[in-house]
Parts: sequence; C-alpha cells; structure tokens
Amino acid sequence: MPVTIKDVARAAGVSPSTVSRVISDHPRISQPTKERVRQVMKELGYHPNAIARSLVTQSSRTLGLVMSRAAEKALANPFFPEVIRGIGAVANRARYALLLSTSSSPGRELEECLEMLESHRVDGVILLASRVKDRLVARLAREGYPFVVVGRVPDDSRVWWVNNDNTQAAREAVEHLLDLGHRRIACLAGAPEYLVTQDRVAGYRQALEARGIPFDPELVRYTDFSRDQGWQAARELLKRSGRPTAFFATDDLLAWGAVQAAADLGLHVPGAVSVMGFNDDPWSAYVNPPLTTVRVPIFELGKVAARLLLERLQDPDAPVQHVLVPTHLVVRRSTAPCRSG
Amino acid sequence: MPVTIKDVARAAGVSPSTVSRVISDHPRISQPTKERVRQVMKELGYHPNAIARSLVTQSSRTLGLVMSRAAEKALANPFFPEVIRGIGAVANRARYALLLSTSSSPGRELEECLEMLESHRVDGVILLASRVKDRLVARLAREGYPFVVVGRVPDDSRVWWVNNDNTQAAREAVEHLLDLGHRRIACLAGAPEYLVTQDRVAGYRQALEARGIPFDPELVRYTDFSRDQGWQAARELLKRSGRPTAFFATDDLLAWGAVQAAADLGLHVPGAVSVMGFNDDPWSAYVNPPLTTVRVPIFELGKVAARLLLERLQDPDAPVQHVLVPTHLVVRRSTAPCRSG
DNA sequence: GTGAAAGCGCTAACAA
DNA sequence: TTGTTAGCGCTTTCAC
Repeated sequence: MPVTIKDVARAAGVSPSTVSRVISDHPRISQPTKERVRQVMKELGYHPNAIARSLVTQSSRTLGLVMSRAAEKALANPFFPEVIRGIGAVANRARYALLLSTSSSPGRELEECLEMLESHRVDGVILLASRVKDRLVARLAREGYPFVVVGRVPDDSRVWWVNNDNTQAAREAVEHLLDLGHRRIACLAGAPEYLVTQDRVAGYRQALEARGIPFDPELVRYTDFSRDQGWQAARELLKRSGRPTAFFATDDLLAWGAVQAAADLGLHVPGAVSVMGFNDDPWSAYVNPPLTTVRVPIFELGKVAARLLLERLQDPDAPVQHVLVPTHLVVRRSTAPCRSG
Repeated sequence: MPVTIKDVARAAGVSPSTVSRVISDHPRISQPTKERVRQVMKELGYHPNAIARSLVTQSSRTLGLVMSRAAEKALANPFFPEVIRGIGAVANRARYALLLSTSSSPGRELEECLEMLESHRVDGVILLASRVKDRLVARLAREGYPFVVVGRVPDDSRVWWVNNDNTQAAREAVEHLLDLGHRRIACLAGAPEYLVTQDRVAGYRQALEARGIPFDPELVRYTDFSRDQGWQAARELLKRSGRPTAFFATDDLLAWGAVQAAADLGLHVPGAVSVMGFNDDPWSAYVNPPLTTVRVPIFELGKVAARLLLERLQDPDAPVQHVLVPTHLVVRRSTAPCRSG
C-alpha cells in the first residue's frame, strides 16, 4: 500500500538500486537520472522506510536515554528536561532520533536499557546519573555497548562520561558559608545511592575539615531529590537544640524545602538561617529569596554527552573520553553572614 | 556476529519459524519444544531484533512525541515533562517506546513529525498543544496518520484529542477574582498563536462581561510562556496610572513573573495586587506566596493521550474520541480581597 | 553509470 | 505440532 522503492524504480524506468543510490546521493549516478528519479519520488510521495534501511545498515540512527531512576520520578526534577534539551539539540543536528526509556522501576531499567540495545532499536545510550553500585554501567561495559554516562562512574577507566567536579564545587560552596562565619552547617543530601550525592557530601566534609571543624554525621540527612524531603529533613534539624545556622543542600529542590521549613518555623532566610543550593534550576533565581547555589551547566552537560556518544558511534575504536565541565558559585540572597556567634 | 533466529533454530534442531513461534508464545507449540528453544536462546544470549520484526509486522511499537514548539524551549516549561511522564507511564505498561522529536524550529517540526511517521519509525504521534492555525494537524489528518492532540483543535470533528475546558476554567478563575472585589483585572496571556491562550483569554473576557465589566484590550498582554515575559508585561501594566488590582495569568510561569514584578515595585502580593495563575506547576504551591491557580491534571492528560492513541492504533476504525479532563481552582495565598475600592 | 541478485532478521501463510 | 517458502523494503557487492 505505501509506495516503495520498487514503485519508484518502475515509474522512473530504472532499477531499485539506482533509486537507492539517488536517495543517498551517490556520486556515480548521472545528473539527469537523479533528477528524473527525484521527480518521480515527489510525484508518488515516496518516503524511504527507515526500518528497512536500519535492518540492512545495522544502525537505527537513534540514541537511547535512560534516566536511572523511574522516569516518572526523574522528570519531576528540572535537571532532566534540561539535559534532554542539550542532548536533543546535538542529536537533532546530527539527524539522530531520541528514544526515551520509560521504565517505572529501577529494576526494570536495566532490562529496558539492554532491551533497547539488544533489539537494535538504538545505536547507543546515554545514562543520566549513575548509582553507587550500578549494575547497569558494569553490564553495558562488559557487553561492549556504546554508551556515555552523565555523572561520575565508580571505576571509570573504560567508561565514557561527562561530569562536573561535584566535590570541588561543593567544597567551594561550603567555604562560602564558612566565610560568612557559619560553623554549624547542616547538609541536606540527596539519595545516598547516587554518586553525585556522595561526591557533594564529600566536598562538604572536606571544606569543614580543612577549617578544623569536625564532621558531624548528625548534621547530614540523606533523603531523595524532592522538595518535600528537604522540607522534612530541614524541619527536624531546625527543631533540635543547637540548630544549624546554615544549610548546604545537594539540590536546589532540597534547598527550597529548607527555605520553606525555616519560614514555617518563623526563621528568616537568610537572616536567621542561610541556605545554599546546588544545580541552579531555572526557577532558583526567581524564588523568594533567590537561591545562592552552584551553577551547573546542565544544558551543556547534555550537549557534550550527545557529542561524545556520536563520536563513539562513528569510531568504535576511539579512545575513552572524559569531560569535566566547569561550575561556579552564584551568590544570591539566601545566604548571609552568620549572626549567632 | 550477533546471534540470530537461525542460530537458535540450528542449535535447537528446529526451524526458524518454530523459534519465532516460541518468541511470541504461540499456543500450538509443544511445551517441550518451547522449553528447549528457550533454553537455547538463553545459552546463546539471543535477543530478537526489533527492527527486523518491525519490518515485517509493519509496526515499530513506538509512539512519537511532538512538542509543537522548539523542543529546546518547550522542555523549559514544567508542563512538558509532566505530560511526558503521563504518556510514558501508559506507554511503558503497553510495552511501547517513546520517540522524542527534537526539532529546533517550528518550521522543521512539521517536517520532522511527518518524517517519523512516513519512515515508519513510529506507529502514531501525540502532539503536545496545537497552534491556532496548525498546518501540522491538518496535514496529519489529511494523510490519515494516527495521532492524538493534547489540547484543543480548531476543527475537531475528525481529530482525536484530550483537553481540559480552558474557557470554563478561566472563567471560574476570574470569577474568583471578581468575587474578591477586583474590577481592574489584567490578563497576562501566553503566546497568541496557541489555542490554549485563546481559550483562556475567552474565559477571562466572558467572566468580566457576565458581570457587566467591559473588556479592555489594553489590559491584555500577549507574551509567551516564560517568567521573564510575565515579569515585563506585568511591570508595564503596574507602572501605568490606574494600575490593575489583580492579574489573571494563563500560565503559572507568567503569574510568577507578575508576583516578582509587583515585588520589585514594592507592591505586596496579595496585599496590593492579587495574582492568579494557571496549570498548577509542581513548584507553584511552594513559592512565596503560594500561587492561587487552576489545577490542570497534566499527568492525567498525558495518560489519556497515550491511552487514546493506543486504542486508535489497535483499532484503526475506532470512532473519534474526545476527552475532557476536569480542572479545579486551587485557592492559595496570592489572591486576596481588593483593598482599593 | 546502471542492473541483477543476494541478504539484513524476522514473521506468516500454506503445507504436511 | 512443525517445516517450507516467500517476502517486509532497503542496501550493496559484483557484473556489465
């Protein structure tokens, strides 16, 4: 029913192979033939079947996107749309499509990601953030599939990744709080199973210890990446005696929860409590007070990830690449000098 | 190199078709054979090639997602991740994949969407929001491709869609402002080329006129869907003499811009100016002040869209379906009785 | 410069 | 219950 390459060939009085060559603009086809065939294609409304082409070329010209948490939850954090934008920008230019993994449980995610690759639906995948003990990364590496990780990987010697130096950035962020005179600085950490959490907490700890302030596990709360969890953790910390004078949050959503928790307890931010975020989500500049945070070039992260994957696909023997993108501290109005001390 | 159905057949001592039947769990294959073949598949690490299957079944088991604005811009509005979540939830359960259109310009979007379908990369598409004069919708309808629109369509008799009653909801929202005693109510409208904008503005107008308040075009500002544009438009309106006492925004992002603009001019919200939003974005409950807005069940919108498309794919002759999902007003703290009057 | 033929990996009649 | 055969729509040697 739909018009195929054979129909075009017949109508143009040439063979299917000639039509195929016209499609890919083969140099050894005469100009007149090309024009005639193109004309016929237009008249018949012919469109090459990408599936058939994929079958023979063994390439789907599609990149897989795996969110490493339930897609349903992940998309609620502005980080993901933003990386996807970056990835999409590059993929689009290279005429690659994007296949979204929609797995609803972390368990199924491995399965689904492998399925994408094994079934040849995608040529490679981009993993958005990786867990501490990530079976997926290990598995993909073992199977030799082309993939790129956005974030750090435990054993990274063979794995391609893009990341920002989270530990370093966290250290600088906490130093800013220290410079403002804060000494009791709590840490609102995200989900502990993610390396990004570990790295940021490590930076927090380093900054403290570099100033001779002992690391107090009581002041660190692991949650997830939602505002609600940030709110709850911050609330508990603020209600204890000897409450923190500042929060370092590993995600703006958590920071925002802390701001709210403080407000609910009648504590002014930054007057009574300072709050530092991380990521610089699109809305973070516009809330009240605007969030002091670490600017992560998320869009850029996505662009680089896509670029790396495309390079790797083009040359399967290309040497492993690691890219670190720079971050910087954005001081806004949620942090201020420490008053109580 | 990768193991194919033939390899499995050979190793199991059966024909490829038998293997194929085992894959699809055909009822007329004996249990022993099934087990033996499955065993071999496991041993050889066999995985069916989805591309090859698609070629013969003429179905990619993939849904296309088209954002009807540059994907790059669209993803910046929380609406999109949220619908995608809903779509993904349903698609995943039905074992359908999701292909994201990443077009960077509205012009290329038509092209790209058609390409997805023509090239058989997707079985159908979901259009997220449609323009007033949408060539894409008309074209898809004409070509007879299966698609579902999230949002209203100008001539909807043949087009499947899911929507919420924007006009009705807008009317109720503005009535709430009127009930609070506001009379000079400005409207921060989104991009005029979208029907959703038209519908919400229509509701605004209806509410006013029903109370005998003449519609004043001067009080309506068309912008786009960003906070910045809302800020600017609101600022201009607030600086005029006879400034509005309330804003009705057709998007929470715009509403938030208005809140900021008011704050920047030293006008308390809701003390001096009330602000009403639309959509109930995830963050809207948590800003200062929490936004009074119209709750649109965005996730649900996505789920329904996917469900409809799947139904349509399953039965190409199914009668057109239109679904209207209910909204409701969420009164929070950005609106208050009118003081000046 | 163009055509014939084989085959990518799978499914689905039709036989047996 | 299983095998044989013929494609799905395209690309790509290998001829000419």
